[in-house]
Amino acid sequence: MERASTTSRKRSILDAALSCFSENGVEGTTIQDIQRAAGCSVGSLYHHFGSKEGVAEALWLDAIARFNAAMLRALEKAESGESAVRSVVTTYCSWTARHAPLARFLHSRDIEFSPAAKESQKALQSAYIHRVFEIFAPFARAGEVAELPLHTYVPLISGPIEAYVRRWLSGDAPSPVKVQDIFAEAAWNAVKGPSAR
Amino acid sequence: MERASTTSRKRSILDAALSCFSENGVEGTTIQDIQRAAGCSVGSLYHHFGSKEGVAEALWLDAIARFNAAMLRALEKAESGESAVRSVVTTYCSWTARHAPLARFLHSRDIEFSPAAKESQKALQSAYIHRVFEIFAPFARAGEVAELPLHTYVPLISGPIEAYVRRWLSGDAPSPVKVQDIFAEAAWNAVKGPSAR
DNA sequence: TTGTTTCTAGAACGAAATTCTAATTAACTT
DNA sequence: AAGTTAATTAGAATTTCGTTCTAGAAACAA
Repeated sequence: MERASTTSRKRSILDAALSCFSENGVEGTTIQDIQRAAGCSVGSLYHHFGSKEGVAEALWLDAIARFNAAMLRALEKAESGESAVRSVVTTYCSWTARHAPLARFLHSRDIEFSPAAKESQKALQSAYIHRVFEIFAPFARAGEVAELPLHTYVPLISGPIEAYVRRWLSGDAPSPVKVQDIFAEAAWNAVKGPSAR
Repeated sequence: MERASTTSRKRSILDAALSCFSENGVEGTTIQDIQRAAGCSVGSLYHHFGSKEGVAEALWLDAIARFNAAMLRALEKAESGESAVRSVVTTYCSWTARHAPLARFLHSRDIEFSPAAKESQKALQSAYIHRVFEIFAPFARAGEVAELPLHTYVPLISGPIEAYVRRWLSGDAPSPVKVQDIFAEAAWNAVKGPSAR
């Protein structure tokens, strides 16, 4: 297992990296920037993360894990297909608003993942998606949610709010909380099934 | 005005850059790669584009301009709100399929725009959006398209298909032509107005 | 203690972006 | 046509920045 000092050093590097990245983008920040902001040496940074990409990847995986956890916490409370679908949209909005810099980093995705990181990412996402479908399965079986090609659900439900949030993050649209009901409504309309019309 | 030889040299650099970027990503390609592929010198490249970022930005703007032009050509043929909305989705699909490398580059957005490029980009987009709303205005006035907050139309219509295409481009979903009708339907449902229900 | 592993430091290195100066080419005057 | 100017190209020189390397400190186990 990992020393306590190691955990906190890693955390401080990730936090420093996030603040540098938000300031100047990934390309725009140097190892020195991160290292100075975290108050550690170059050697320490490389010892823990291997490369600048490595830092970005770790931050990305960390952010996704946190987002997924928040989403699942919300979804597990849902008692109908409709409330689950609406919850995806509203949780997306509120998480993004509460973690704007992280969300901005996730959206910017100016990262080219190493094969190893791609693996971790796929593993993370497929476990998450699996759990999400588990939650939705009973509502789908009851006909409350429509039967559609597998890969269309996520885009249909989250696509619009994601696109909107991207605009908001780059300063081109007002806060998503003001329009979240419109998007929740649209999401539900897009996937509601025969027994819910 | 620009010399003919200049225009073609720029073009050859942009084409070379696109092929290098698709091959190895933006980070992964060096100035030398581009320069060799384009058959020009370092000096020439810097003379025309100022930096590697500058090349990426120019390519991005060029791609967006081409996409916008294709979309407007399609929209100008539409004779109803419904056909216009559906056309956004299907044109998005077909353009993306026909220009996969460009589309992949546009989606990867591992580019950090310089302030100047951000300006050009905003100018381009706002002229485009302005024209799009001009096309939709008569249908909106007739109540065929619903009245919604200004910034929600584009995400509601294009968000889902964009999200789907992103998955397709990264190899996680089958070709969009197979599902474009589902997304066209959803788009129209999301924005159709009182007189169209 | 003493050996062992993990972690930290920062100088040294090398690759790649960028700058700079000189040469070349095209366009325009007169 | 010769001369003048501006645009373009070339490639060597420089700089910046990511990464590697070696030595030493700190935590831990025996």
